[in-house]
Amino acid sequence: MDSAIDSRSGRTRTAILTAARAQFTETGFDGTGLRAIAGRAGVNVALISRYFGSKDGLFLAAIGPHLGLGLILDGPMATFGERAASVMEMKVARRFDPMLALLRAAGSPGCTPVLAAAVRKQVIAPLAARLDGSGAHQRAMLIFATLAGYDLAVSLLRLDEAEGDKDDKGRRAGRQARLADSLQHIVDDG
Amino acid sequence: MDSAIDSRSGRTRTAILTAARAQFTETGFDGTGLRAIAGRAGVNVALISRYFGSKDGLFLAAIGPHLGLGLILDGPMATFGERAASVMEMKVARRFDPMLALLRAAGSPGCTPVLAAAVRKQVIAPLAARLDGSGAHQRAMLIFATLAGYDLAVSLLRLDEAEGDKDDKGRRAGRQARLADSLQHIVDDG
DNA sequence: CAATAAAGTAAACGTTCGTTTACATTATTG
DNA sequence: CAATAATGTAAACGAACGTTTACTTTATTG
Repeated sequence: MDSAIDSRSGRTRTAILTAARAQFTETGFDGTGLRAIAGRAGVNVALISRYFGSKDGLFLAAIGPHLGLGLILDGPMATFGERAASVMEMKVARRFDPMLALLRAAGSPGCTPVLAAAVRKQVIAPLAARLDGSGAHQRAMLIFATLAGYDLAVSLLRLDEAEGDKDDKGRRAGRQARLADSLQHIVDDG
Repeated sequence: MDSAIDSRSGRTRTAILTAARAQFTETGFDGTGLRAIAGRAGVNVALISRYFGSKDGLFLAAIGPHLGLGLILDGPMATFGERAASVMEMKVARRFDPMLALLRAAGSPGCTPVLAAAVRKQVIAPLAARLDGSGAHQRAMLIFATLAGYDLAVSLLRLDEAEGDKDDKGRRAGRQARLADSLQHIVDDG
């Protein structure tokens, strides 16, 4: 196949995607220039247009496939809140944070529709399918809202960091427990 | 005073601020050009730089003072959830939505710190002061997160709209009740 | 090995951006 | 009324943007 990662083109394709994920996460869609991505990937700018057609195409290819809930849905829904809150806190210091990338791109008018479609298909639908009781769709949406808002508050705005000092374990554990409880309350309230 | 709204400069200042609020809400910080604001305000572009110094200065002046919870904190905390959820649904079709403007600007690296400071002072602090029990600060943060995430899901991504049809009253009432319950659960769980 | 396709490069394209400058108009004031 | 400040205007600035073009290098294939 021609998309093998060990071919020459495959390697540069992968390098571009990796750099794009990191850069979009750090500086958002509008704040990210193709030259910054190319520099980070050690690649010529023109290759991005060649491989992905446009900046939108690159964004979709880089972020789109990673918006799902991943392993959070694996396991009993009686412990969904704990599991989800744990994942939200684990992803500290990772280079690529899909939720953060979504938050940083959702403000760009061109990105909104494609992001909405991806979230519907990869998050809301599978999550709603696992929820018992009434209003599964709206409860799934509220769960996504809580997770996204939590990432906005903690990772993007850093509202839980006091001035000057770092994030200590006690605070992390506290807010994680609160989040878990809030999520589980939505799951259980069928 | 020189900031009177009926003087000449006061009128153009107000026109610029009004146009900026609408434009920032609709197209975000990066997506908004000063020429679009100037055109909307019926004003020369250079006047924006004169009156507000820079695009950041204009954003702060336009959005900053309106990030607070407003009237939501007026009333007993036993009915906070209902009140907040009601306000979130009421603001449909308004020209200027501060929370939406925040969401659309939070992705821009330059805006993040100033937005964080404003939210801390105008939302988290007064809200935490009204919360009884332990972990007031983190619970206030979680309430803000829930509200912001709800706006992201409903107003920005429009996740609750089925393809092709409009927002009906039943769906609105349903998600509003879910949101109210989720918020009140955080308030009560001291 | 030669021919052909794929992959990479350097430079330029036209546009938009935030901001500044030099100048014209209007209002204020002594 | 004249002088002076305030306000508005038109044009240009340099920089950064996404994208395209013309060309060179590398790999593949008959």
